[in-house]
Formats: sequence, C-alpha cells, structure tokens
Amino acid sequence: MLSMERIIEIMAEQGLRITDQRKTLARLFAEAPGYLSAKDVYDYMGQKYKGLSFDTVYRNLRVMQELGVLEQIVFEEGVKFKLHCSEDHHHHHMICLQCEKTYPITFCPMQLTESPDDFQVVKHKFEVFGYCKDCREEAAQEPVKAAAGKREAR
Amino acid sequence: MLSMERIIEIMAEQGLRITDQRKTLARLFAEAPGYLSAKDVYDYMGQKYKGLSFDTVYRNLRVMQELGVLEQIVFEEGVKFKLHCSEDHHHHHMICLQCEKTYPITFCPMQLTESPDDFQVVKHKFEVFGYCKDCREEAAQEPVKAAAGKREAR
DNA sequence: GTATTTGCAAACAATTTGCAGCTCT
DNA sequence: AGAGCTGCAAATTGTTTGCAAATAC
Repeated sequence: MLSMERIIEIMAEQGLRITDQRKTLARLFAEAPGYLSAKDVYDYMGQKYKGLSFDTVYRNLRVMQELGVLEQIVFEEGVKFKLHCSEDHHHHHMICLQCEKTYPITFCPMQLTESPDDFQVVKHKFEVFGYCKDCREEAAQEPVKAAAGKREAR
Repeated sequence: MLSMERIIEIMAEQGLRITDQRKTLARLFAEAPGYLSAKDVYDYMGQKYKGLSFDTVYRNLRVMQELGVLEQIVFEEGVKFKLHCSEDHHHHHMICLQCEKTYPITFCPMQLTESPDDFQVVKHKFEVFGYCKDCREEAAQEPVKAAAGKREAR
C-alpha cells in the first residue's frame, strides 16, 4: 500500500501543489484501515482546519482519484474512498461491515464462470461482506452488539 | 417472472389502491427487459399522464420495493429498479451494459471461497457486466457503436 | 510573480416531505 | 364516506461550480 510520502510524491510529480491540507489528507488515507466517505474525511480534517469547506474535500478526493491514488466505490450507503490497491495481480475483497477494513481474496470466480448465450464479458464485481476477526472478538465482549454477528452467512 | 396481473394482485392484497397509474407502472415493469431508473420510469409514464410528478414515481417505486415486487440496485451511474427475481434458488447475474437485460448465472463463487482470518461471511455480491448476444449483433451492424464491443474482457 | 488552491456562496441533481384536493373501494 | 393517492412546492442530502483572496513554488 502507498505511504504518505509516496502519495505526496505522486501528486508533486503531476505539478500539484503540496499544501498542508493535502499532506494531512495523504496521511489520513495512508493510515486509514478501511473505506472513508467524504463526510468521514471532512469530519477528520475539520478538527485540524477550522473553516474547512466541503467542496475542498470533494475537490481533493476527486483529484486524488483521477491521479489513481484513491479508488472510489459505490456502496448502498453512498460513495466511499480508500487507497488504490497497488497489488498488480487482479483480486477481490472481503469487506468488514463493522470496521470496513478489507481483506484480499486471491480467488477470482470469473475463471470458473462460463458465459452462456455468447455473452461477451467486459468486467465483473465480486465482493464479500461480513465481520472480520477483530470485530467479532470486540462484539463478543459487548453483548449489545454481539447480536449483529449472529446473522446467517449465505 | 411476475406478470402485470400478479403485481396488481399483490398490491391489492396489501390494501393498496389500484390506480390507473399503478397499473401502467406494473405493466411497464412486467414488460421491461432490463433495469429502469426513476427517470426512465418518469419519462415513460409522463407520456401517458401529463402533469405527472416525480415524487409520485419515487413513492410508487418505494412502495413496490418495500412490497418485494421490485428490487433496487445501486450502479455507479445511480439507482435502478427491476422486478424482483422470483426464482427461489440463489443466483447471480450477467448484466448487459447496452440493454441492461439480465441473464442468470447459477454458479455461485461463494461455495469455493475460503474465508481467511476467521472472517464471518454475511453476504456477497457477484455481478458480471458485458454485452449480450443481441446487442453484439446489433453493434456489428452499426459500425459506429461496434467499437464499444471491442473492449478487453477481464 | 504567477498559477494553484482555498473558502464562500450559490447552483445542481436526486430524493423526500407536508399539505390540500382528488379518487379508489 | 373515508383511507389512500396525487400534484405542488418546498425541504434535504450529496456533490459541483464560479469567483476573489490566499498560498506554494
């Protein structure tokens, strides 16, 4: 995964200016374990920069996404961002519903899927959602939240 | 797949009123081959009902979705609707990027995916996008659009 | 010094809500 | 008749834009 320094470097190489705000943003994503929404970013950055505006957050998220530093995913609950996976081999993710951390799945179902009716495959999406080990252990300690971990897998 | 009559029946059973507009809506979905956005529905319905308002469309889509008649899917381009799959066995879809028609995939990759790190799986998403036979043939006739069919599969 | 960034306000798109009148049953 | 629909206007949410002032290089 990219380090904060490397992110800044990439941005600088493209002629972008390295503002204090962008450094913080780079650090935030370099350290964030999971997905972040625009609001998450705004809330976090807002602590440090009073008077921060939402549009700047959006602008920077977009710039970083166009640069290939961030990847944007559409969840049912909205759009979220995280560092673009640098692994070059194609892979998928297991995503924790609690902490939103992702775990790679090397297996790709596409190899095993036969295309009926001459369907020409262009792209595919395979995502697994659930609870990661850490969150399950945490849940086991807090009886209130434990129930959430009990749903049936399918 | 549900027929227009069956949809109306389901709605009536729940004490919902069967308005002319809802009948048209039911027919639209019963006959639509692919996904429809709220705007698609509005545009179509608007032809017949002048003075139709967007909020009524949204309200009816929501009602039908809560009833389980429609299913809602979030694409990158926005939210779309289609009749809920009545097949009771779990399955996935191939979705045509041109006509948005869907083709069932019986194979489920989840059976073959091992969960590392004690990840407790709750749900998963597997969707394949591409061009269906019909749209490819159409594209082959129209040289302008043919290029769209040439992208690499992965 | 100059091109980029930023915050502000305002625009925008998609969706939801409150309300008064109209319509199905 | 009465509960449930509908259209209207207005509110909400999420995101984008134009502009002048501030800042990085």
